[in-house]
Amino acid sequence: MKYSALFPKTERQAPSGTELVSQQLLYRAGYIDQLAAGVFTLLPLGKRTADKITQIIREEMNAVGGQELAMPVLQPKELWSETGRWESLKGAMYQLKDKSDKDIGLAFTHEETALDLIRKHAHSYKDFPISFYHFATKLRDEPRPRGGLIRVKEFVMKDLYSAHTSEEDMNRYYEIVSQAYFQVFKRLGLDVKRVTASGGVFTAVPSHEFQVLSEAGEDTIFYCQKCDFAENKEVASVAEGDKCPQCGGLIAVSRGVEVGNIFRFGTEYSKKMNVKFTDQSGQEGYVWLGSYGIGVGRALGTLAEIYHDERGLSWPEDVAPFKVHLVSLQVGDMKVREVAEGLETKLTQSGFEVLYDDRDESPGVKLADADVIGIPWRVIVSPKSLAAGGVEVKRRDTSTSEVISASAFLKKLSN
RNA sequence: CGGGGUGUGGCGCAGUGGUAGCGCGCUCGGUUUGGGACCGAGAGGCCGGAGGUUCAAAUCCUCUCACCCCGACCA
Repeated sequence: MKYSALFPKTERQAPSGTELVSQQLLYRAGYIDQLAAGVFTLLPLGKRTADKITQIIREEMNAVGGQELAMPVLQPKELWSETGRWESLKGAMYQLKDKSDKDIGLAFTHEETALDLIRKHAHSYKDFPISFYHFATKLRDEPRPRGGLIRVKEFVMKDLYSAHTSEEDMNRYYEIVSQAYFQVFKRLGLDVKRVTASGGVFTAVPSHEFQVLSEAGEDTIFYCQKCDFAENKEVASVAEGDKCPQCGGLIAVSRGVEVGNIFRFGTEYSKKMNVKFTDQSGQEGYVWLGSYGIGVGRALGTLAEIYHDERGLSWPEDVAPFKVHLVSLQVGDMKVREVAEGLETKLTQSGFEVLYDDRDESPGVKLADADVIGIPWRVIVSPKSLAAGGVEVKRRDTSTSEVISASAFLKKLSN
């Protein structure tokens, strides 16, 4: 990809009213654009990054047997009335009428849809357990969106639903997905704590949140400095400075961003929606439901909040929109152009994603743009580097660089 | 929903009653080229919207809309 063709270019200043660094940098580097309060466009760079996040989540959900599907955003009122949530979510859920005066709800979440699928298509204990997920837009009429991508009205969420014939099996799978979540966040480069929380209006059974400790977060987390004990303030049984009930360690407090959550609905909604199966003995039982979410955009914003320095973004390699930022200085120099274009071709052919800044701009502009955009590997081709025997290679997250041959760089990347 | 704040060229801002300006960015010409270059010439704004006061409103008054922050809420 040539940077000269990329839409849009960087901005030198963030709009007034942006408070979080993540929002400022994502805007300045051209990853996001804000359309309204809590409503954002993912620009090409942002979309690429979100796709990297999505793919990691997809692989880990597939690894625990999740099957990807796609459930609708347009949903009839009748479905929501079955669980009573048409009423209870009033004001939070987008509820509108179509032209024939029919009530339509826009996807707030998909438990109802998932259970409807299960009751229509699974009837025997042999059909269970079931695990499926999708990446879908959720719409929530938030009273107060805030913090850039942290709290928004429209966002893509990965939500997985699992259905079981017993509580034990639901609990077993709940822990499996929980482990998969740790794996997802590890791959994303997010250090998370699994935090005990209330089920909210979702369910009375305690749920768990995956929280990244950060001042950008909206939640308050009490956690043990020694072990994995952690509770959300809303259900906390401890306070700052207390002894950890698990290990006796010291309890600390921090703000946190909830990047994922897992719920056990049990049979609560399957009873309301009459979602049953027949067991070995011919007896009917209600289906046990689990539900597991990860917000893609929120994860993106949280990553930006963590991975940056004073010059700009600095992505972990696995989520970066491109692997290599190739910068040519002195584009008028034929040799420079030749080497840069040759390297772009070779890298692309070898399967590495390259952003090639081919513009006729001053070195300062091009290097500063590369800093803001935050791609992990930077390669500079210039008369100077060529005189020194090749191209200058530098990682975004270090200050040291080396001049090596183009082929040596290719080899280095492949390791 | 309560409280606070902000709306003026693409972005950041100045402008307290006399008909709108600065920086950056943008366009053209030239000179430059290893950390956001320089010179010259340009383009671009019914000052969020509506109503009112006044000879005259970006500026004063009323209403309204949007956005941001704190809180409530957070599924």
